[in-house]
Amino acid sequence: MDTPESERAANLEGGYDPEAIEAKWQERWVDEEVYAYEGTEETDPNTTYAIDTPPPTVSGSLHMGHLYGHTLQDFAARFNRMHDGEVLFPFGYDDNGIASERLTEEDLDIRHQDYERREFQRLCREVCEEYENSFTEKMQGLGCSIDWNHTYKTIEPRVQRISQLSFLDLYEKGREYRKKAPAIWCPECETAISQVETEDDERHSHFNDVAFEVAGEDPPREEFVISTTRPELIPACVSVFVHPEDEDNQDLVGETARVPIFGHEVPIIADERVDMEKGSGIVMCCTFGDQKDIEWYQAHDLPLRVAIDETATMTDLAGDYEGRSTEEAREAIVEDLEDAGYLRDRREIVHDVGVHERCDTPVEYRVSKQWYVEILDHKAEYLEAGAEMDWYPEKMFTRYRHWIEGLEWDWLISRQRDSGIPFPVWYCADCDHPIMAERESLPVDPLSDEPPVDACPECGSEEFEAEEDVFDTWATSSLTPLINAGWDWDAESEEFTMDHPELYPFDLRPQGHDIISFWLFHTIVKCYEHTGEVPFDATLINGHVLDENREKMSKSRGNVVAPDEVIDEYPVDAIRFWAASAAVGDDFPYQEKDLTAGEKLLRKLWNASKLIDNLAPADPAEPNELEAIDRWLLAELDSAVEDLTNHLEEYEFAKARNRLRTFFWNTFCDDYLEIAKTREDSPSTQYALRTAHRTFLQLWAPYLPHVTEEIWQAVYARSEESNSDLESIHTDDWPAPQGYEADLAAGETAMEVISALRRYKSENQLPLNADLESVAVHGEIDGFEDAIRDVMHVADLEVLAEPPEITTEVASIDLDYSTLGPKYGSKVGEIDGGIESGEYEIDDEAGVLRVAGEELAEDLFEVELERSYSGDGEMLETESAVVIVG
RNA sequence: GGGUUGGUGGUCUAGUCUGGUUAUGACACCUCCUUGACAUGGAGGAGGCCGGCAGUUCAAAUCUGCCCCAACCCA
Repeated sequence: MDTPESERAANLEGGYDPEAIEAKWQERWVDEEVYAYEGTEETDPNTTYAIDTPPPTVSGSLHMGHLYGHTLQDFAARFNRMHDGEVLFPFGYDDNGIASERLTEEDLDIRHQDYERREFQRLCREVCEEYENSFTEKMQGLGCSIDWNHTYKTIEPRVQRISQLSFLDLYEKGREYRKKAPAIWCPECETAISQVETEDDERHSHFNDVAFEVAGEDPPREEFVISTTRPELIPACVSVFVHPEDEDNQDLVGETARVPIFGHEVPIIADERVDMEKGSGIVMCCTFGDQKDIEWYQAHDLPLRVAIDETATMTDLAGDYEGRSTEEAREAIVEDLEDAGYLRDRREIVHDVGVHERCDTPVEYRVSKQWYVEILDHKAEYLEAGAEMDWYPEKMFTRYRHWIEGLEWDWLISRQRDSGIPFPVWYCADCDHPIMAERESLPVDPLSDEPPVDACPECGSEEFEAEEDVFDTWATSSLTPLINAGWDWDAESEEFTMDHPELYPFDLRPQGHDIISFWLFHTIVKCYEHTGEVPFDATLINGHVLDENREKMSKSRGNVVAPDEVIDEYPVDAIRFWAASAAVGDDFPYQEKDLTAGEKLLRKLWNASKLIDNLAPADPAEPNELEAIDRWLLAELDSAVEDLTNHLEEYEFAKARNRLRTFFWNTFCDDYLEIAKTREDSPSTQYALRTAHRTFLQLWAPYLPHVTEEIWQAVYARSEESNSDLESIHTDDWPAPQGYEADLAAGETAMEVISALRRYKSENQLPLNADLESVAVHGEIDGFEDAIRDVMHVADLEVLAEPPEITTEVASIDLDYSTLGPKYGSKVGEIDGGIESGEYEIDDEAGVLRVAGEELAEDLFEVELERSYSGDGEMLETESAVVIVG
């Protein structure tokens, strides 16, 4: 009977079969908890690398952004796990908030209004759980080195406790307040929302020119016209504004206007916030049409006329229109204005409307009592905190700075929703004094739990009202560093503690560039206020994956590429190799053909490993002395290791990837392996081969975790035989330079000679293993003669002490412009001209070049000679050698 | 409307901060070749006025200004 693929021991037989092998390792890594974080309080924070990854919103399926973002994080996690020590790569789900409520409503085709609160919450948990399970499965299929024991959901009780602790702490620090003020309101979701939750959307609408009569005994004129896109707000009109420099309309200032149809009278006021360019330059101010109306309401102490309620239904202030939706009222009012002769013009326009990002409903502005976190007074601190972090790429800091500089509102954190984390607050029924829950009893739900006091400390009343609001999503998701570090209140010592203080501040915060302004910002605000520290040493901003035409993927465009489909087609390792191709922070397109480069690399690595396995024993002893060619390879390897380590420490994944690929493919496979084939009996070569191979596997491991693990287990790991715990390559040590010294120049020259001989064979249509009678080389190839002879099948290799008999003539003269320029300035043009026209003289005796009346010293120019060889055989030239093939 | 970032062979990209005359690599294309692993491999080749215009400079993909295009953020 066949052994199931998943249980087959690793070996190098046959071709590489990613489909079976990748699934096998993903399963074992999870089963054997290879990536479990094992640090404790005692662990040195300097050798602990902790990532705080923003938990994905539970809103559906895995997209390319998740794949790309997590792959980048995984590069960092895997490199640091090998290089530094303990790594925490946690995972969370953001299943708390409006997004998950809407998901539930859509999934079950229900409305939250039709359910009792607890019942709806239960449904949310169920729906989210299903989505989370399938998401987890897909994440594990990406092979990320996440510690699956270290996960959280933002709705779980532990996180609820942390959220409520955070609320109480900020309240005690005087950083939170409750205030009745205008706030952005979503009539569909029936909750206040914050500014960052709105976005602009283009909508078709009409501009309506409406006549207002001027009231009073002796008006300067009969009427004036205002333009509005929202006639349904006319009953809410509280004043009319004119710009103070608007000469045409100055006569109106100080007069009173009569609102058409509704008949109430409002003052006409001068204010420089009026946009004179728009319409007639006269505008009405309502409760509330836009943000400017709010500013006017505050600046001029205007009354409130609330004509639209929380469900976008007209109130009794709208008279006959009461009970209609804003849409219906708009049409009806326009008709009635026309009938009454007030409508002067009506034209179609397209304009931007603020809508709620979760449901695309145009938002309203409503006065309501809400909780705020005060942030405007600490802008300088938050800017300073952001500047303390390392930004990768650095330029992304600008976005953060501009965001903070442009802040105009404190952070509204209360939401009138069902499923969320409740505010741990009750209010005195008589005097409205807030009663905070006690820290020990958190999490609490004021709707079902009792307040911690029997009587109001202010007025003695014994009646309390529970706060019904829940926290804004970001009030919780801004706490992820504290959640991951196990932040809590210790009642005995009366201070905040962390289960894992060694993790905080976190080493890395990865995220897309679109959420710098709210998610990252809010996280810094919260953690900074709680701990007085910046929560992250560094932040890594990933770009977006675009479609093959460089356009943003979106459902409406239908150009979304689902990661599942890509993973079905291509090895995860190949996808990872592609993901490493873009500079961090840059958007880049997904093109299927780019994945073939990764596939080819996997095959190359596999095949090279097979060859090495045939050429040398797995663990050869180190010889006393290495031969030149082998020492050369290991010295080059040292330098690659050093470069790679530097790149990875700087999160330069693309640079590291390209450096490693070039060295592995060109230098190692194309050059060294071919030579090694002819030297398999040499203990020196055997040792170098194996050392390089082990090192390559380790260097590739962060990028190609599956194939390197398979080869590692097949060849080097002992866990298979000893039946002990898995000795994964991913928990092995990152290679360090071994200090090999070699004549790198001679090695380079030798490789040039080999290249030249290959080209010679290729051009003469000879097989590469064709024998060459005799070859003479003039150039520094000390110690590499045998290598050249063997790999190129040269019968007789001669190293010439003197250049071969050649006649030379000057082909060109290269000038060293970087020294020539500063020295001769504008004379350079003449010098160039002199050389071009042949009006120059080379004085070999003095070692100078005379041109354009100047004498250029030896180090300023280089004479390129055209060599022609008149002896036997054919001459081949390389950068630093001359080769004669006999 | 304001700001940020980017525009390099057919495609993707390195190089731009720190200016130096031969602009990197991959994919695709063309020609040739069975090196003891890999033909899904190897050796070669063709393909670029570095978005446009002006300026600074002996010298500009690189610095400056303006313009065009795209993405993102903010109005």
